[in-house]
Amino acid sequence: MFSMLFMRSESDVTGRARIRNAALELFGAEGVNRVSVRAIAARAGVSAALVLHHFGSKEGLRKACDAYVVEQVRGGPEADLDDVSGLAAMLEAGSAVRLYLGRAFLDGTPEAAALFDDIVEATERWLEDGVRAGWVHPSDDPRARAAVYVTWLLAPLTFGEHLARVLPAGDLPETDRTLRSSRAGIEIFTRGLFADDRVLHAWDAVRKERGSR
Amino acid sequence: MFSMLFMRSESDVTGRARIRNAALELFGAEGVNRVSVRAIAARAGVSAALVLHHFGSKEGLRKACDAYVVEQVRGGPEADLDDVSGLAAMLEAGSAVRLYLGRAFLDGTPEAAALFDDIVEATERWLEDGVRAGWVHPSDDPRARAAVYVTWLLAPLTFGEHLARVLPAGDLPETDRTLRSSRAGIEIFTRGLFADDRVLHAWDAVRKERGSR
DNA sequence: CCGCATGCTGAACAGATGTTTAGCATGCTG
DNA sequence: CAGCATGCTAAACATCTGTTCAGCATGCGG
Repeated sequence: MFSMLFMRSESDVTGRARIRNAALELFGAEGVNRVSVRAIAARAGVSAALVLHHFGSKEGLRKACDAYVVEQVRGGPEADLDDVSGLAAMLEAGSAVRLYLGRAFLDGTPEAAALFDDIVEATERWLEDGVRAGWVHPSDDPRARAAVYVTWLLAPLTFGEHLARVLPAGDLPETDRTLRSSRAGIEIFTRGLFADDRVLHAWDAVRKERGSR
Repeated sequence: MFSMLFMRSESDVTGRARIRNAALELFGAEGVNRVSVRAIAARAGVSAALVLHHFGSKEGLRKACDAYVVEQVRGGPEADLDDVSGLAAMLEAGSAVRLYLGRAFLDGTPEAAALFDDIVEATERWLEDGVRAGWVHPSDDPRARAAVYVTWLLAPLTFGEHLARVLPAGDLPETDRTLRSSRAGIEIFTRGLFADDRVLHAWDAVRKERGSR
């Protein structure tokens, strides 16, 4: 009775959003199937039944998280397409959203798949513009390059745990850690990695051998 | 003595290994926690109890899979360090092993983490050699570059599902699909992506702004 | 032949999980 | 005030989970 009033006044957010945020954090950190409805409820400071009361089922909660995250990513500065727009917004989003998105791509939810496709599409156009404007090198396979590029932007997101371990940043905040690896990535994008065509030729040799048998 | 060894290897084909292979496929395809012991047993054509009889627990099974996969990846042509060695072996390994490895890196198992660290270490040395030999560009942050490079090699592995959807390969076998995206990656590594330093400078601007506040 | 290890099974168990149900308190509306 | 919707809960439920247990068949060594 009085405890209810107290809890309510303690939270300046509605119950629904509190639950969704708790789910977002836990899903992103642990993965959807490793998190129980009761754990989410406990983190949100409510009962497990209320979670289901609001979202119908755990699957409903997951879809709500998906929708929220996709909205966060898509709802960014849409006109700002001369930058990576969507992805940039994503990387600017909160850590919880970022982690959740990384998991979502791996869990293969339909919403995440659609988002991935859209990002690839936008990236391909963005790279095309760059090629026309002269600040992006042309490619032998623009579509594949765009797709690979997107997976590479996503990679530090899903392998963040390993990057953090391999690139100790002391007590620097997480953003600085991200900056270090992103800087290394941009360096590769700008200068290239291999100084000659040796590896490219080696690849062609493999392709030829495979094609012949 | 001999008979025991013989029988063991024979039973490896029939029993233990059949279970391990079934677990490997299911773990790789679905993720460890989404797969039940009973599902593994069903796929291997045995009872659930036998799975536990052989591996003690589900965790024991997972560790056996980890050990097997790590052995597969590490056991490649070790002397052949002038190539990407470990990673090359991994990419040559069977599809099930590859998928499992991708999951393992995400599930954060200690074995996978150690393997990741080793791969980064070997890659950094390999890139150093390349720089000395002149066929790799020097870097401002060799360690970060090696780490990012490894995550990029791993990315198509974990995002394979999305790549397949975005890069339809008709009825071509999976290896050809892999070849298409790897070719695009090597192209970036060889020619670079950005034709000028614009993005690199933009990054430095961001860093500066962040550092100032 | 006996004994016994080995590979294997069905049945059962304890715990966790998602979900449902019945109901309480509050606050708004007629 | 009565009535009703809302936000919320505890408890029970059914199912699924990993795991254990008692026992069956087979084959080998004594």
